[in-house]
Amino acid sequence: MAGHGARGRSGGRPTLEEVAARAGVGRGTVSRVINGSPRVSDATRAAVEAAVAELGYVPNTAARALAANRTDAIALVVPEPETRFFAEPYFSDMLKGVGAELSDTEMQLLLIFAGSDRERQRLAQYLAAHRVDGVLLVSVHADDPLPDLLAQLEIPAVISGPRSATETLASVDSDNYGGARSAVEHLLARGRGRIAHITGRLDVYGAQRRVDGYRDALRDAGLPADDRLIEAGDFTEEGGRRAMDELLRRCPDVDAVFAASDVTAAGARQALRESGRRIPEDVALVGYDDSAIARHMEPPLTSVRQPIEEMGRAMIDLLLTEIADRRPAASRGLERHQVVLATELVERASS
Amino acid sequence: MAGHGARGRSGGRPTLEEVAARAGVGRGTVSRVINGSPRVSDATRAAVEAAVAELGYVPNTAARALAANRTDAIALVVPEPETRFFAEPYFSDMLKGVGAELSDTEMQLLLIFAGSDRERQRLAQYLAAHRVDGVLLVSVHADDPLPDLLAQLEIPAVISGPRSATETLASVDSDNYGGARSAVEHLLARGRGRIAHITGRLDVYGAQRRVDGYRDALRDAGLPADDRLIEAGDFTEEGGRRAMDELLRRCPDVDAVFAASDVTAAGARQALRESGRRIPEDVALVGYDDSAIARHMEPPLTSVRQPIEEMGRAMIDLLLTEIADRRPAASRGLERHQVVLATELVERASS
DNA sequence: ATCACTTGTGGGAGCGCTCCCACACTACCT
DNA sequence: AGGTAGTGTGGGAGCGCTCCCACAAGTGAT
Repeated sequence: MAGHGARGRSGGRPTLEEVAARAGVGRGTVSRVINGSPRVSDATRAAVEAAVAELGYVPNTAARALAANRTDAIALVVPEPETRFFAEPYFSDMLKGVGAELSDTEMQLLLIFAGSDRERQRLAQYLAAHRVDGVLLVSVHADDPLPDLLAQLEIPAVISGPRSATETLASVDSDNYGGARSAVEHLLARGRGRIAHITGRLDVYGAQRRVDGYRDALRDAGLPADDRLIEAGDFTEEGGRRAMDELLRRCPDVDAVFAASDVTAAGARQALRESGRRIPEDVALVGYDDSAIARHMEPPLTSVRQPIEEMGRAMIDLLLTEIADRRPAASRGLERHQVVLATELVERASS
Repeated sequence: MAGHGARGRSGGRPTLEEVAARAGVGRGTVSRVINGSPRVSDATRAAVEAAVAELGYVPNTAARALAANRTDAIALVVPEPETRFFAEPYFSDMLKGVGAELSDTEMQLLLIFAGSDRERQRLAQYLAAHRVDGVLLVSVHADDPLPDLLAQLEIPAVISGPRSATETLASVDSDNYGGARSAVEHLLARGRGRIAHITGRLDVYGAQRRVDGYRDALRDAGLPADDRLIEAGDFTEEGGRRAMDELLRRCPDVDAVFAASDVTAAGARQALRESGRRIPEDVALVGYDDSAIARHMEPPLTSVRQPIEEMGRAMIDLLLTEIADRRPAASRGLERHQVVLATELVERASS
């Protein structure tokens, strides 16, 4: 005890043992109180809590992580360069939902960008070191090796958009197919007959589903299939502009455009303006995401709203369950680990 | 030993001990190799490295943190709501510089928002638990208690803008005074005589220094001091607009405006437009930050460039030094821990 | 030959927790 | 009276490292 004060006081963090001594109980009992075990009498609990308060005890995370083999941290991995992250409201909205859902948890959120090869290298190291209990993966492309790495390392993970219809990882997604259908049906109801579609990156499954929804809506309305009305974009503004230019060249008679994202729609809008077309008089425009861009566009953009914050929340729920069960959901049989949330068409002046 | 394989293999991470056995050396030697100690013979080092590669050994961070009492992580703390973080290019540029400088380090970067009281609470807990080796603090207001908390916990920290001329924490800043002077001198050289200033939040020291620079430049040019030409803003677009309205009402004869940020200038621009003034013919406009906004404004905005990425790098350098020295820089005497970087005026069409 | 260093190495102790077994008690049945 | 649970508690063992002391072997001066 004598030497203890001398050493311990610099940076002086009290330990479990010291709290136990103060409260007149054993180390195990303090641990139980800290971790909310029910197997502690009320009197003992109160005594321990008092000691904790008096000493200003804060558990040592490293010791806990070592002994319990968990980190109480999860990572939100963005397989994109940071610039895209900041440019697209999708990510920040997602982060908001995730943060909200996590705020009444002890869990710590880490934001990790893995855009460059170098960053990916670091990430792989990071995951191999098991520095997080679980991973949230957003915006993954079809050929991304990250999900498989995660599976191999047996790290619980939830993906924001499944890579395919047969995704093995737990996933949360919005109803891309239904959302696209509702957009097209809306345009049809407005009397448009030459409806074009600017797609997202087609190596993203959700973008493909939007194409499917677009196609089926037209088919069900009895309109002939015309692939010249479909042009590939990449979710960026520049891509939307380029695609629109191409569409106008190929089919000057288009009277409506369904763009796979609001940012894409913004690009298309520019191209339409430059060609002298008015929105919505000459060409109606519908976007996807219902982000801030849609509200501030001139004219305000009709858009398919995805409940992105809610998706973030759902991802956390799934992930925490997986972590609690201590193994990837996929290996637990055929329970429901593919969550799909409904979309909603928000009508504005552009259509 | 018998039970070891059975248990250890699920999730099977090799330990130092196993690497040592494989390489035919002691535990200490492997540790030395892993940590790059020079006190290892070349032959031994090679043997250990081979064993590490064969076993796919990755150090256990928790064990290391516990034994060495460090975490190899630092936090970038943003005492603002996330929305401002995403809205202002300042932060993302800073993050870029920080990330770049950190990428050849073992250090992990954590991004922590502390906008709400709740988030601040969490942050305090987090810091008390010493879950990071150091902290980068950006955009701190004069009355923020965070710096003092950091000092009290003896956590190395670097602040992006000093809170006052007598800042005790290590800090990195751009030359706000000189930057402001150069902006005003530029406007004077262009023949403007009624130069107004829309300030930033005046509880931010840097904003005050910009006011000082503005004042001194006018005084040195022999112009009379006129405080009606100064209106307080808050770095936001809305604030800039409101301040400009007020200025126009008070001094309809202004022929130039120096705004404390590009975002503020964007707000001022709107107000000027609405009052029928042309930029730069009627009123010249200069911003601060030289962010993307400045380049894309119509007309493109003359702006004072701060080397934000470089500032991020400098902050990391200072912080890593502090951490290596194992105590806050302020307590180490009067060395140079206040870094000030030069600004540069970027001239565009708005002035 | 002896002493003094230097260099490379092995391994004990200990970081602060969690997990779990052991044990004392207290009930409540036979 | 003797079981048989259940409840609350203490503390040993061990998580995988780092730190540091001890020591062997080599090198050169005395």
